[in-house]
Amino acid sequence: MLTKKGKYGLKAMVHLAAREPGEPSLVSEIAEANNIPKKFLDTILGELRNAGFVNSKKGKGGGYTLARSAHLIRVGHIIRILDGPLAPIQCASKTSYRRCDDCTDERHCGVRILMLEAREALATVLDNRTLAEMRAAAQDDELILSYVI
Amino acid sequence: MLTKKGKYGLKAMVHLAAREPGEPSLVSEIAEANNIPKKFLDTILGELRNAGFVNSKKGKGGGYTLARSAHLIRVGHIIRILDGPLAPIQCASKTSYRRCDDCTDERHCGVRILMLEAREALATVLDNRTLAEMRAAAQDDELILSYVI
DNA sequence: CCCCATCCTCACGATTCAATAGGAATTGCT
DNA sequence: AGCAATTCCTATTGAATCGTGAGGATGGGG
Ligand code: FES
Ligand code: FES
Repeated sequence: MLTKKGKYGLKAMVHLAAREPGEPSLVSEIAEANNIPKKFLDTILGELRNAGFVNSKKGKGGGYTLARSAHLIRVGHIIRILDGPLAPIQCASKTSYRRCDDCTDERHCGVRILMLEAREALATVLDNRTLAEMRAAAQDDELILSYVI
Repeated sequence: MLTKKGKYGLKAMVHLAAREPGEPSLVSEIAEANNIPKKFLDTILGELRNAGFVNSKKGKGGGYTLARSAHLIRVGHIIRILDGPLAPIQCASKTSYRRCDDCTDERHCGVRILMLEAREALATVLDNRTLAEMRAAAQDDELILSYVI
């Protein structure tokens, strides 16, 4: 599940990607534009900053900007920071693997094999889409149709 | 995330699929073999029974059996019963759609478009794998290698 | 009638999620 | 220096969900 934290974070990143690079956006501005509780977004952007996805500047004229070009930011990375590993189960995660206590033979565990496949499918989508592509898809009407059909 | 409920349920179903059709398995037997808390598995199998995936028989000689052949049971369906919709976010779900309160224009929402894709990828994997295939993959060594590589 | 095993409902502690509160720190402007 | 704007930090709260356990009701087999 994508939590609200992840959802809000993604929306905020899209918002930032829509800006001229270097033009900072205020938290309050992003919050209002996307119907996100301001204080909540505050902490979310803090995490994104600690993770190096955005830069921030305090005081008057401050705000948040993308740390890199939107073409270089993969959506999967953002989600991992905010919501944790993509894999549906820990034993199938590549970035933060952990063994299952209840499974004796991991290599013959049907659940794990299935979830490895699921994780792969998910990662293929999320790690190949960049923030720029995500924003483009949201603006372009034709692209939307191709998804819906 | 696949919860423990989903995981235990899948493991139990695999266990049942390994039986001769018609041979019932006891809850206690499945629980022991897979290191699942018996009482928890009890309720899980109850839900699977209400959903029509397994049949049950009380009393001596009773237990659980698959309601249909393992070839006809899709893994995605089991997960949906136990853990809810596959889609990472409600507005991207086909089986239990719900609108997002905070998004004004759903058709131009980048998050939703992305998650539609993610849901599709996940469903392609989980709705095409049957219980029988899952069990086979767990037994067969060669198949495992092809996944790992 | 007596086992046996499923069935049902409730209840609990722990964890996570979503949001809020309150203020400290930093920057720009005058 | 002083003020206003804005990020930054930490803690707390309330609600929901998760994982599990207790106790007993129900019903079939012999
Ligand atoms: S090893 Fe993780 S589910 Fe079996
Ligand atoms: S419509 Fe659901 S995330 Fe925007």
